[in-house]
Amino acid sequence: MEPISGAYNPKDTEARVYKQWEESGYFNPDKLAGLAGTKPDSDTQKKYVVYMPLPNITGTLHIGHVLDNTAPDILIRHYRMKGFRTLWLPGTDHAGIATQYVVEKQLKKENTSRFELGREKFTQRVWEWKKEYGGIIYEQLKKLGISCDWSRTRFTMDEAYSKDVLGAFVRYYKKGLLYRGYRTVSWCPRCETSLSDLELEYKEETTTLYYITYGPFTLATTRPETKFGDTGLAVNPRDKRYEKYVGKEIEIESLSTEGALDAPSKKKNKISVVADEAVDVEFGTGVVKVTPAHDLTDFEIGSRHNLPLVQVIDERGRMNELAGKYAGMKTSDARAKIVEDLKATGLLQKEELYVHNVSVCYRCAHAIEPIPSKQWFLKMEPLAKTALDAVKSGSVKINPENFEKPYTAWLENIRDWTVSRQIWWGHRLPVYFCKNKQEEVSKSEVLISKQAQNSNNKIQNADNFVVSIEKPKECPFCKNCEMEQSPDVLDTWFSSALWPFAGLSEKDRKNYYPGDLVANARDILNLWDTRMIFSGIEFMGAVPFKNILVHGTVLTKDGKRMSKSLGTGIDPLKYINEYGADATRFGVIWQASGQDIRWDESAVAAGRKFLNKIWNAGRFVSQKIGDFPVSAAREPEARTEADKKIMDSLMRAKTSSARGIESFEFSKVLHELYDFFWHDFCDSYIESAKLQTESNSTAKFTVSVLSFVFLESLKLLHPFVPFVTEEIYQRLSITDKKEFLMVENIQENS
RNA sequence: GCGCGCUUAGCUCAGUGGUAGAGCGACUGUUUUACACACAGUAGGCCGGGGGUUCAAUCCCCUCAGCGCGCACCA
Repeated sequence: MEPISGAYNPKDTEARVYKQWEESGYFNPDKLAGLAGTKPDSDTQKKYVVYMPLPNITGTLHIGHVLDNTAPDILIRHYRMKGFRTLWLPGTDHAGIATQYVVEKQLKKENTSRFELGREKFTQRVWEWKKEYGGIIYEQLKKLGISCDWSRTRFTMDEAYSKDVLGAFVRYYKKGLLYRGYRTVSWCPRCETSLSDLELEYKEETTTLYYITYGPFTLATTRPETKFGDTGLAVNPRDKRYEKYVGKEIEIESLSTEGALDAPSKKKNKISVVADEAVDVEFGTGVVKVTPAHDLTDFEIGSRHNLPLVQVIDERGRMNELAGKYAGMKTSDARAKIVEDLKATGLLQKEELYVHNVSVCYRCAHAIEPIPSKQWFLKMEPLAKTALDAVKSGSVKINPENFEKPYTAWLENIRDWTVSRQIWWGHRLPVYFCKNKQEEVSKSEVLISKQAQNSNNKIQNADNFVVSIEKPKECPFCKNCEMEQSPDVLDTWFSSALWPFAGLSEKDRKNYYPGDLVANARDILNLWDTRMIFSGIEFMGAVPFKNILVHGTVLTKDGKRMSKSLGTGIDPLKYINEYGADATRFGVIWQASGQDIRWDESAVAAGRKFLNKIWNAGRFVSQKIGDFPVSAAREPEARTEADKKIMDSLMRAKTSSARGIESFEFSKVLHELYDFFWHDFCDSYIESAKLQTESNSTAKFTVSVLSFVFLESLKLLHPFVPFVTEEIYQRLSITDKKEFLMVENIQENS
């Protein structure tokens, strides 16, 4: 082995060392059996299992991944050295909408579209894209030095994984938890798909609030173009002003959809007035027009009061035939025209500027258009309850604790989950329709009341479809058609919710489920963690992990959220190339106290300096060892005051480090180890050792203390800066070495 | 509107009921050989404002302000 000399070169070292680790097989827990002095018995050897937060196949390494992965890697490396069989399970997410969007953009450049290609060719195209680019993220993650078991890598659309996804769907259906309903859902007119609540983002916008005459009332609305879909008016039950109208049908004059576009006219019609708590007395005039088809709150009001649902906007965000002469116009154009016509007919009283939040698609940022459509919903109440109990009982701990509040708040006020999406890339629903039996949207389906949703009764009336993993051989309805599979696919989160077990083979589930930890930023706490918990309980009968580690978010130096489009992102690859992965890991953990991080590059530079320090200490130690070869295993005798002091500090560092890592205080531990190594060991003990080795009487003992403390320091530092410590370890000429520092054992202090 | 978090040295942040620490930066020495990506040292802070509890508060309580985030509203 080469001696430790010259300057440390992270680039060459990291690539070479990572390859050695991978080839050793020690990332695989099965190969760790019996290592580190434990018995090769899968029942008695302790395990530590971490599930990687699935990166999207469209993703490239960003700073969030560094945090997501470095923290668990510290734990994995720590427990591995403690003799645990550690499994760090990697995988990627097919990321339905995101991936479809990327490939569609590519097609656009080629002047074609998914519609031209057709479904089969399009999905084939996505698979090709995945083959080419879907693995990039793995290569980037490897550069971080994370010790995942790559032999177990899974993709959410792998055959085995898909089978579990469809199986879950069928099982939920059979249990009566999945139902099909015609309801108003959040819809992205650009992606032409439904979205769940958690896939929405909000953007502040200044719009106009229009005050319109409605019979005896004046009401305020920002969306006059939806007025043709109004099927009621609502007031608050405690609002004395309007008491006398509640429950009545009143006659109003409103804009007519008939006649010529350039000749606005009015017509008379009747509309009923209902009282509902959802109406805010203070807002506008306290009277609301209820448009169940184009507003989520209105849909609920409508359901409570049996108001009909009239759809006037279509899937592409245009007015439909019920809008009469306005049909075909985009909603924004229709709004302008309708406002003009309201003015012309004297129905518009006044306009006010109004600032509010509009929901936009999380993927393409297009404004959301609520529209009614047939979707599949997962009944959340019973599932949410299990997830809630899991945290309340302590079987899953959220770290830090204050994230329990948003977790429970979300679960306690949960709506049923829209799990179907109208895109092509994803798990196609295991639902088969009879081709001959047309379904009609019946009124009873339209008005699924809140009570019905929450009851335990099965809601779906499967009179023209079959839910089954395999395509039925014969249609049970008409007996002679080739059944047609539903064109919808599942929400991506439906499949990633199954990750802790669907990512494991049958055999592995026995050995490695449930696991110990997931680590992620707070933004996917409800999107993902919650759903993994209830899915694990539902399908495996046990919570999937004991701890959720919520780490801070990395912000720009001025405290802004990072954004790709603004170019304010922080590229970890830049740091890995410039300073090395160890320095990058150091820089991130150094700053990651738990609060959000305003990114400071100087911490990475500090990391590089620290690595250099370790390297040079290694040079010194190895020079001294040259004179007196020593054993790695034996604890030396401390003879001088300096010896005793450093041995003492080491013991304290060991205790504190183990305790800190196991309670997720990585930053604190790193600061302590830094302090111990730099100041106690280098500044103080090495200086003493220089003097002590000058005399023949103390030289030999000093070298044994020196090398022992150094070696122990490498072990302590290894989880944080694995490459440099491994490299030095391998070059150190001491006896009783293990094959890798990675599988050295940390002895507990006696 | 409700909730959570933050406000400490020029910058990024730790921290403790007894008048404050780190990294980076600045300044002054030192090329003392493991390391100048270093060593030895120095300067720099009414610990956001106000009030309270206490013998004592940066740390506990109340309140105000600013910033960030989540939820709700978004007719």
